[in-house]
Amino acid sequence: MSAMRAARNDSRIIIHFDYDCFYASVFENENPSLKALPLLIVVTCNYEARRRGLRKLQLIHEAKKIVPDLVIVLGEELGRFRDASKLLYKHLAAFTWSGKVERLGFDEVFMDVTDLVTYNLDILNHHDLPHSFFQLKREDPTIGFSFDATQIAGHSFPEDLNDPHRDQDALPTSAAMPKTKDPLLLRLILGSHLAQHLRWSLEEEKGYTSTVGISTNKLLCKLAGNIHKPKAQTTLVPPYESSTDSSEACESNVTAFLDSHDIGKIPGIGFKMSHTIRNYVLSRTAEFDEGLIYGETKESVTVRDVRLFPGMGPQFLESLLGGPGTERGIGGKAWNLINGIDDSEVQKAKQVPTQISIEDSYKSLSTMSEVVKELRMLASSLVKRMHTDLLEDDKDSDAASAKRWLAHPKTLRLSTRPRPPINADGTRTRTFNRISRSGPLPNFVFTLKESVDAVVEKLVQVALVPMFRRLHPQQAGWDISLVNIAVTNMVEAASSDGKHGGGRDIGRMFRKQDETLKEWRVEDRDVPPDPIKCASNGDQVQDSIETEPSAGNEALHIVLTGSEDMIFPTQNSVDENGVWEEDEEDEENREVCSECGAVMPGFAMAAHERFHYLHN
DNA sequence: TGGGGTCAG
DNA sequence: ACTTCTGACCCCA
Repeated sequence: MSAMRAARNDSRIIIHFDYDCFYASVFENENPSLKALPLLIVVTCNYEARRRGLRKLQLIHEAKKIVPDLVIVLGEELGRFRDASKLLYKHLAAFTWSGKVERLGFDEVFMDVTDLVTYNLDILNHHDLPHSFFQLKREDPTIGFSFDATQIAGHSFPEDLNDPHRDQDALPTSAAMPKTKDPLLLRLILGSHLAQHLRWSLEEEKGYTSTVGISTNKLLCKLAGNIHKPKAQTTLVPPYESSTDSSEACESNVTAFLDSHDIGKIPGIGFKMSHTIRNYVLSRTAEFDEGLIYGETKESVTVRDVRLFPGMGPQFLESLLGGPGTERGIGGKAWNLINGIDDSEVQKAKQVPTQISIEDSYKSLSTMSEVVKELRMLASSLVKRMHTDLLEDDKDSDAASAKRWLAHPKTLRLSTRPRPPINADGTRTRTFNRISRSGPLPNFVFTLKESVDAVVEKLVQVALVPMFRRLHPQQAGWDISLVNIAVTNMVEAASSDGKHGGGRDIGRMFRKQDETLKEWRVEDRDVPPDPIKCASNGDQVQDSIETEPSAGNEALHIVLTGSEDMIFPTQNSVDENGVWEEDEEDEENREVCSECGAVMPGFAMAAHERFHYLHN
């Protein structure tokens, strides 16, 4: 029987933070006088509200002013929340030694504090636990805080110290008890005091209160934090394992805690999986088709119901949830979650996101001019987001305002959500989901010499519109309810500690980028050395791009010429009426440089754009 | 790598 | 009605 269950690993101490009403707190911190007022922020709004000029994330106070006369519109200010989120995240990250700090959305953070706890456990004076000192810095024993190591800070689960689940003998009772029975309890006690210190610090220094959970993995500490909601913390205390000792059977607190949860409340078991499991346990598949789904679920299925259901186990869950397209080993993973087992690591702080995307939804987009207009808006937001998120001050450079890219996304993706094409015979329409096309991100988006608008316009014309055409080859007839554009496949640039001549050092840029940006290399050795046709205004610039010095091949040099003054071509674009201006001669493998209007074979475009990038 | 899916806040 | 917008990860071909 016990062979079925995967072993629990409780060697870590994890803290989960959830900032209390984060969005409202951001406003309060920007304007402290709001703290005295009841504050409500509308997070979303329907199309009618939008039609009347309302936007999401508006203060209700302002929204009220708007509705009567439809005047004020609050801008797209997701940025302030993102900024606040990053600020708090960095504040917390500064406390860690391992760097294991992971943000989940704007208002949640996981921290793995195992190393701090272990260190402080080692230096603990077991003869005077009530007067302990938590050392925050390994190198400086004076930085830290005093605490009572015989007590959990804040709430615990189970709350009641006389709870039968609580192993009283495990309590570290000061000098009388030389050794604690359960080392996990002491580790959690240390974790709870560290968590409390971090909460205080967050409130004192940043003005944000938070709700926190402390346990041994991400799943448990996230759920434990929910027990006491605003401005509080909860530690899930041992025993974490059930004991079947002859003397006294004792149920695991983990099991007792998890069992009461609805199966869909377990992080990692989402909408689809919880419905599949629920349907099975309730054996009421039919009624869900009758339309009861969308109301509150009639009968809740708890973790306990699932865990104890006859035949339930990892193998069964695999057969229930598994299948083509599903995550491999999903059964075992789900079973682990149900048993409070979650070995997923707290990710280390990431310097750059793996993706940046912008999207908006619409009642209906059915003409090219509408689409192009929206693509412009979205692309503009995207480019600005790239600037704020991927650009940092270049400390290597003398220029005061010099910037450098932290990462170069390689791929551009356009997604849409087509409205179900109305079927002729029945009302039957298939599900709402997105379709997408992606391709290389043109390098000119990294230009800093041109205005954002100019870059955006080029991006729309040379990349986004053609992509849209691939996505919706029909000339008309489509009806789009959502458009998303994203940059992905980030390639991080080398860190700036190289401390050389700065970004002006072309050679260094080449070396650095050659390591990562393989697609920028001229790879095709059969590239004809004949000069690329390129419109020119006379002052020609030359540059060479060398390939990797590989396998006895001499470096390939291509001479490129170009001009910055050319207007990019309008072919393959869309006119004011949204009508395609087809250049139906369209040679498949010829491309037009958006920078200078040069026409050249597709394979040469990457090198050509690189040329512009370096010389802009 | 491109296209699609699930999950989460 | 499973919303909105964003991001991370996983699967398959």
